[in-house]
Amino acid sequence: MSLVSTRQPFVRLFGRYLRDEGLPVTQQREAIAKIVFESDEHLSVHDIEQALRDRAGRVGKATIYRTLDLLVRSRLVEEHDFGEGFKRYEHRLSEHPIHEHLICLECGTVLEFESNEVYGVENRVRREHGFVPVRHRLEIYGLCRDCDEGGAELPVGGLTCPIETA
Amino acid sequence: MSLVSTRQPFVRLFGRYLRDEGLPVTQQREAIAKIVFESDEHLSVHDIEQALRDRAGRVGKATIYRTLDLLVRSRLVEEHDFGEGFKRYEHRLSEHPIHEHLICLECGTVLEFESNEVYGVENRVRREHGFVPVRHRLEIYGLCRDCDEGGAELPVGGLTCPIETA
DNA sequence: GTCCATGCAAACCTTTTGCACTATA
DNA sequence: TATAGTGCAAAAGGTTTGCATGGAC
Repeated sequence: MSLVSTRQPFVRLFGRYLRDEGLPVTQQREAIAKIVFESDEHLSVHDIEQALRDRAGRVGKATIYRTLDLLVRSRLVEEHDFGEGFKRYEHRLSEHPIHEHLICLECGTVLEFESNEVYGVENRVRREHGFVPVRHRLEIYGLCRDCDEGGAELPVGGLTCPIETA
Repeated sequence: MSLVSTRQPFVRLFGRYLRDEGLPVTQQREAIAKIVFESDEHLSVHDIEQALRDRAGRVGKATIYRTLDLLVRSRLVEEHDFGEGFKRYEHRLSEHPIHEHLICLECGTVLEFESNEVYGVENRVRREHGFVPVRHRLEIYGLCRDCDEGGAELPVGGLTCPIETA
């Protein structure tokens, strides 16, 4: 069974959301939803534009942004900002809907992992600070196994020991 | 003792960094460093520009960006992106140099807290994924105590239960 | 037929860059 | 005096918006 048919129900789910909101289900919206749901990557708008050019006809950037906004509102897709200067999008329909990210500073690869520890932190800040957690983001930046074993080194720079020399 | 004199050594620290790098210590660079070190907020470039207008003469935006770049390189200042569409800057000379952020979705306030739990997570990903952590970012979004007690509600929206209805 | 979406281009916002002029060391 | 910084304005890059046209229901 191909990924395409496997993910078909998710595209229909987006259609249901649109109908519930009284919004038209257009070819472009379905095409964009397909791209996002059939990928397990963290897609940039540029990635999506590229994929659309290959499969569906040319779709305007404005439409991509507007549709991504709807996908995020529907809660089927999550928006990420890894500090690259643009956003990335990822559907939330995988087997691990809540996960954190490991970002390699050398090659840019994004790995996913789960962390139950964060729930403990959320409970603690609720108790200690009266803060009611809704969602969180944990990103660890460093070197992925391949880059580390490949001997990659990160430039250090800066003052060696700022506090002590104050 | 005023905050100004208390933080003076930090400005000198930046001067030392500049000299070490063979770069001139200019009035503008000192003025910008002062603003950042004397504040305990998470400042935007706009905030800094505003503060400069009040205290020092007018300083060009380009100079602010270029100086912030130096401050970040010196490791005396940290760059943050809370997904607002622009960056914020915070000095790293407080008593809690490594901390995480609680961001209120209602009023935008940013609170700081410490989490030792994250070090456990870092050790785990090193063991389990061979990923070498360098730095991390943990942000919890939700309602601060004031907004929660003030009866703030966050709009839910979206499909209620996407997975199950697939 | 009524809305709303689309596509294009222009606008917007933050950040970066080029260049003539000025200040540091 | 040599070198690098500053300020201005223009450019760049991602994202948003206005508006005439076209598609969904």
